[in-house]
Amino acid sequence: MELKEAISIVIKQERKKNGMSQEELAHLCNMDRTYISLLERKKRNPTLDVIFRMSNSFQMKPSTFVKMLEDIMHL
Amino acid sequence: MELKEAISIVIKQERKKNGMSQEELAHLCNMDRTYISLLERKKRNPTLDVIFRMSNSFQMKPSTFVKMLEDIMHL
DNA sequence: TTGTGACTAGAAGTCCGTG
DNA sequence: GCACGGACTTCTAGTCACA
Repeated sequence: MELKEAISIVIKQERKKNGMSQEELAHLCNMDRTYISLLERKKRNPTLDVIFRMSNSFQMKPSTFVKMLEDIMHL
Repeated sequence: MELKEAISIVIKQERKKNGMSQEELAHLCNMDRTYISLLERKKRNPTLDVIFRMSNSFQMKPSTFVKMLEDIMHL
């Protein structure tokens, strides 16, 4: 399982859990709407900075976000 | 405290804890020595992928690495 | 052993739009 | 509400010679 795939899964999952559209999430993260789409379609390898902003929007710690990635990747 | 600063601190700290030079760490990470130097001098915002590779070289989980960043940044 | 400038290639990330 | 694309700018990845 690739990192990009795990990221895609976690973003979609958390975004929907919070009942947000891509656009709403983008706004919260101070990002472009199409960039969220790119991440969910596994087209980008985000910087750590992006992970921190996304985690914040999901009201979780970045390490929790990363832990979810590890679980999905079986690390 | 900026993310780049926290990254710099953790890398230096863990590298020295393991008694490694930048060159030795670079070799373990499959990276160039000067790139490690760039990170330690806060000249790059690394991708998550880079964080995963570095954590692996320190024999720690990426989430542990990120947790250290949070602690330093008081998050 | 590390800092640094210079560099290229390509990726990150934005902004416009369409179906 | 989202996938997808083109065009674009900014920045990272990665390397080298040299101080």
